[in-house]
Amino acid sequence: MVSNSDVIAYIAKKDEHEELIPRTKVKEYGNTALQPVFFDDELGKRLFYSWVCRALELGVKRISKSYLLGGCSWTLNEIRLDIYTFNDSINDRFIKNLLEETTRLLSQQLRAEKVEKNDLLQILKEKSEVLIYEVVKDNDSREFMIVKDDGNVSVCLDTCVEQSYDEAVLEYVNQSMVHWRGDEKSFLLTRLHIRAFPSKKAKDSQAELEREYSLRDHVILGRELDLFLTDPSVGAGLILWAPNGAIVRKLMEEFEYKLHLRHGYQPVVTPHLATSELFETSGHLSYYRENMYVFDHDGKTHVVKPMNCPFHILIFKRKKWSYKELPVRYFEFGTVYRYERAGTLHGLTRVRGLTQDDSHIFLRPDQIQEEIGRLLDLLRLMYSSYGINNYSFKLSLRDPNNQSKYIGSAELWEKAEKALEEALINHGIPFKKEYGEAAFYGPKIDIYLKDSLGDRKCCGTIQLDFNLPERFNITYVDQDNKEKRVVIIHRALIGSIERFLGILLEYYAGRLPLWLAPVQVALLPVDEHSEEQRSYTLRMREELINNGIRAEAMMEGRLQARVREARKLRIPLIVVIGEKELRTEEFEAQWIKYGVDEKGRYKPVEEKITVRGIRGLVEWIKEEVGRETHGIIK
RNA sequence: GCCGCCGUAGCUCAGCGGGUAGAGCGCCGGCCUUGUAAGCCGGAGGUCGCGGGUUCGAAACCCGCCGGCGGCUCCA
Repeated sequence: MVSNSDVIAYIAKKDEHEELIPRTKVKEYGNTALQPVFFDDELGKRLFYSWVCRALELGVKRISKSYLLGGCSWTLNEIRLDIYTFNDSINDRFIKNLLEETTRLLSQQLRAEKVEKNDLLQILKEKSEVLIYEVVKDNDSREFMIVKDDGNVSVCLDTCVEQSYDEAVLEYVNQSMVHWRGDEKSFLLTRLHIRAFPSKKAKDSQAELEREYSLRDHVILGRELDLFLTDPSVGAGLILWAPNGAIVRKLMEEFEYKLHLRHGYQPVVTPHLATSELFETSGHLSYYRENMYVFDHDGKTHVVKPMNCPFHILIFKRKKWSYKELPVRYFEFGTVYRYERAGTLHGLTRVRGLTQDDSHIFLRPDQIQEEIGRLLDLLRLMYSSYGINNYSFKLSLRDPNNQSKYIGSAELWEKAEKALEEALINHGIPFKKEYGEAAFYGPKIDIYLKDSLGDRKCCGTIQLDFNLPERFNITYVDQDNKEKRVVIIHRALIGSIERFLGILLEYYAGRLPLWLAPVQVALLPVDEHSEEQRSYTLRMREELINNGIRAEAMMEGRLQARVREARKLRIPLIVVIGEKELRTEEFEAQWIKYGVDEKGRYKPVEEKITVRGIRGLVEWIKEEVGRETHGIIK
């Protein structure tokens, strides 16, 4: 692919080896095939940002010898420079000087060099860089790359390639405070958020991308499409669903409900409250209390449910089960409430009241592998109906150094962790292992989706649990007539309607597929004053609605203005009804779908479809909806 | 929860070294034979997030609370 993005470095391929080489040393590799690394590539950003971090750190030291470096990191959009300023506050002049100094350093030919860990620690000690000293000390590497300037040193913990830029653009964004090493009890560092580009051109194309992001912001889209709102008198993180949003939710529920019934699940319905006894048995009150809403009534403590599992377990427990009857799969759109700290809330993607597509599967240990396989298949089917294909898997395991966070024996945990890992491997699914990410009752497979800014958000989750079956003492009768312990799989495929819909809106820039659109068809008479056209439009609307299609007649005002309005509301089908259509009963609908241009920017795809009569339109829509949902919704 | 920023009409925002509110869109009314992304004219609409303080006087300054955004942390 041809890119006009800035070149950061080159990759030289020699035999099997790949080596990163600086632009300035290209000549030394005369005959070797060189592959450029662009700023637009993930690797390019990493190399560039990492180098700018070095220059920033050295820039800080040039301005103030008394500030301590606390490290420099980056996201896809910005660099964060952490410094400890003692009691100083950062003023505008410091920032201006820092950016000038750093820009100057970037234009110089700074050298990177290798040092042994012990030598580096010695240098840092001499320079009194006590924070960086700690970081290096705790790092397992034996060698580090450092950049020196004016007797100061900046340590690179990432891939280090020498660079220089005559036209680099640095921009101050804002500042915030962060705790040293993310520890809330620790002291605060000043974090400067800085954006950096190798050239003005790169900066401009970034600005364009950002316009695109704001276009996809699900909070803004929620307002524009009139889907949901919040109100301080209800409380933060509690969503009010307006009719359009309620329709989308209901569609998601209907779709999943039908899909689950087809896949061997049975519906259950459970209350939102329980006495604390239930959640004491489950262990939630010991391990999850800080997230729970707890209140007293009639001298008894009650809780608003933060999870559905204990309820499903009680339903399962109502009778004795034969080994032949397992697995039993209970399914519920369970609305749960969790106290999430105020600063973490955001739109639909992080809320306090959420509805999970929750299921608990009760099975024999020998059925685990197969069931996880079925779940992974179901997950793929479901996501593809939503048009989502880019998701990744994470295996969340317990923190081996902090066992007190979890219930159950180490033996059970090992068994559970191994079972999940094997299921993923057997299914050929790539995944990442992470320690300390498990639920308190068991390890899990988490499914991550990217939001419009590229941040990963956990949606689906498949959790294996040997612990709650013990706490609730649930068993089945095996072939040998002995009672055996069941295993529970907790799972939510889209996770929660709220978060998933938030991500869906960003993914589609608000242009949901036909089957999910709150209004599917806009009917527009050409002449708002023509009685004939008006009454035909209304009749058409009625007939569509009677066929389960969500149609709206837009009658008032100029046609062009109404077309614009229908487009703004992201209505997928726009049908204009004029004299010609009344005469021929042949309709043309403008079908507008989500699409992207070559740069990944939202660009609707338009198609004209022609149908005979109202019947023809009804059939066309039903067919398309059936196609999108794999025949689940017709 | 912690740190920083922010909160003016339904929406987007202007006004803010103190003298008690403005625009565009939307909404309502009227006019125009109106074929695929904004016709024209008029009108209504605001305890300036809430509570307290300073002041002769606060949307503006100070304090507290609520809510939002960006980080930290946490998570579906």
